[in-house]
Amino acid sequence: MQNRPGRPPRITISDVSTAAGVSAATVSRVLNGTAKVDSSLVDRVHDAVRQLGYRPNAAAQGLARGEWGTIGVLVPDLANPYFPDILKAVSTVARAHGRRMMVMESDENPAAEHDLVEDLMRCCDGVLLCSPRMDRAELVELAGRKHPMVLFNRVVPGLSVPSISVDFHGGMTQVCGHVAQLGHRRAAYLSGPSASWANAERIRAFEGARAFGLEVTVVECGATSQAGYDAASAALDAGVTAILSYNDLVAFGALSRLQELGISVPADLSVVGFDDLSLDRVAHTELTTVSVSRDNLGRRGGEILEELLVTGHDADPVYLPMTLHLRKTTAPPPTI
Amino acid sequence: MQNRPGRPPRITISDVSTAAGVSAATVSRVLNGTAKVDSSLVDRVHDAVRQLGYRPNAAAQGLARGEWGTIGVLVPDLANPYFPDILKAVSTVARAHGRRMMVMESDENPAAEHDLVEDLMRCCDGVLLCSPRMDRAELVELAGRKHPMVLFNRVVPGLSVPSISVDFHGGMTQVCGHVAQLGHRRAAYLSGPSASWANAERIRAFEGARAFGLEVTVVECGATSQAGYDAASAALDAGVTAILSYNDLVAFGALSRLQELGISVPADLSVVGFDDLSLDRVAHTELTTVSVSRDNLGRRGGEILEELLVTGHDADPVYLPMTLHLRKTTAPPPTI
DNA sequence: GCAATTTCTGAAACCGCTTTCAGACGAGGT
DNA sequence: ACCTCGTCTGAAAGCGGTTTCAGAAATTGC
Repeated sequence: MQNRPGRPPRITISDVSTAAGVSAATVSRVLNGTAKVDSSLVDRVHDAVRQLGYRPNAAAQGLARGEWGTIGVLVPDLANPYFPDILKAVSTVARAHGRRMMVMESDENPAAEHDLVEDLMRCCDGVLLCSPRMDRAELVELAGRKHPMVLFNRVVPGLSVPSISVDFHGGMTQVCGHVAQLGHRRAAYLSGPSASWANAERIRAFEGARAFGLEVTVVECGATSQAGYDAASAALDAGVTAILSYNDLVAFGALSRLQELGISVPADLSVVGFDDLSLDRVAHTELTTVSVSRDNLGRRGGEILEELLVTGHDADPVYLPMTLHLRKTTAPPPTI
Repeated sequence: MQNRPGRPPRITISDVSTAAGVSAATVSRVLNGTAKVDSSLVDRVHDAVRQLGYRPNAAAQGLARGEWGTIGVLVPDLANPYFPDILKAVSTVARAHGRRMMVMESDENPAAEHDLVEDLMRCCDGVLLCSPRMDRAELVELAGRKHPMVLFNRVVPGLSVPSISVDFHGGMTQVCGHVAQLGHRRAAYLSGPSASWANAERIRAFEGARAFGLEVTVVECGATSQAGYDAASAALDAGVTAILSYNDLVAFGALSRLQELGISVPADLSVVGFDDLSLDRVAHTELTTVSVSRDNLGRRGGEILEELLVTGHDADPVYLPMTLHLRKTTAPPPTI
């Protein structure tokens, strides 16, 4: 913004005001439409702006207005197709309200999150924390900053912060119900990132499943197709007839490994995904999975944050139900 | 930043300075290490900062320093796995130099790009335009703003802007060479977004291929697996023995359709991807494709921008070669 | 022991914009 | 004609930092 050597001189509001023969205040009023200005002056200002190619400096506006016009979003991993879908929706909402979106990624490193959020808070009106992996204490501390903040896919008991989450527990319960009703008694779960609340919620559903005669063994895995591929054999060793997954990527990775092993799905083994990441066209396999509209999710999240910024009021926590999609990778267990 | 009702009062540098019993200038010096300060004062400042929980206001710093500490990146589509990989690398470079990264997405809408870039320029020290779809004139106009800008995967003849691109032409030439040497004479190309320079570069390679006896028919498609799936039949109608694709997603989509049609790959038909998006685990198909390290690409791009910001000098344009990966979806054409 | 430096600190200017405040001006009322 | 009122405009005071500048204090040199 300062004139650096080798860079063209910055055009400021006062350049415009002198060119138009009016005061800077008037230029500001014209550009923001905050007060009625004589139409001849309006024209002169617009002409000067056009001619000089003036663009208001965002930092100066932010400082003067007390708002940056930016919201910040933190995600654990951009490579997970789940998040781009969310980001698109959030960005759309943000732009509709005249704000830009700043994205940061922790790369699944919980230790990195705190600094990133702090940085976001320094330059954003509000922040949206997507599936934060940091521990409860850190989250509480950040919430204590009283900076507008919305929690996305993470519920922290006793912490009163506006939030929107998916009912992962309910989703996985549906999965278990489906599998159990098909007659399965033993299943393996390819577990996601250990610090993930969403993962813990999925796992929590297995307690309820036990009451219905389905025993689920948790197998360490991860969130990628490679992890699913690598963990598939371990899951089989548990002697199960069904494999449940942290997400679709993991499920497809496992399917890939199963095919190599000559295990046919769903005849020999059932496989269930999670999230419905729309990879069926890529994998040409119709995966049984469970999902929620990510577009809706992102939009609602953006709106909650927007409401918080405008009214200062916390919206009620939103908790979205998932839908089960019965497709072609589940069937009754083989009759031995 | 201003104290809004219902929000906690902002803590400013002067709060710190009075608490520590020093001037604001000294606080600034301590925090930025820009000048030697008596160690007792340093301690008092740090104590006050810690106690008050002070964080410098980014907008004020930006205004005073003449730098935002932010770079902006524009991508056409976050859902395309190509870009997250790039963003990760760019972000890493940016943070290593103490800058944050702001991401905007045009959603493959060329008309939206101009405003987005303009917005980025108002709040970023420099911008990285990834595969911009806008036309040449707009790009020239933006370059004329003299705002630090790096072009990524787009070469504009006669426009002197630092840039980094992949040799898509060379990559597709390798693909054609491979296919031609296997004995194919007629192939179809599932074309990407029409406004994409990268797509045009790939197509340009087909002229050279003709000289080697390979005739490539261009079929309108897109950049997604669904598009590939939908366009596959049309490609077959062209009576070809090989299908080349804009990217791997398209190729996998086509493969999915081919399987439905009972066409076996590579026995009946060869299929080649582009980009090596690491979806093999998902698709459990080893796709012949061509690629370049996206991590390296992103990093180099980030470094070029950084150099531009620091020294003001344009780095030489970078042009990275692609590597062919011979896998299992290509073979000689069926001998009729 | 005093002048000449050198070091450190605080006051104040400044970054570019918004917004308050008060003044100028014209219209309307009596 | 004169006064009041409302409307539009410009000067100036912030917003929250950084940086210059000059003065005070501490060194140094002779």
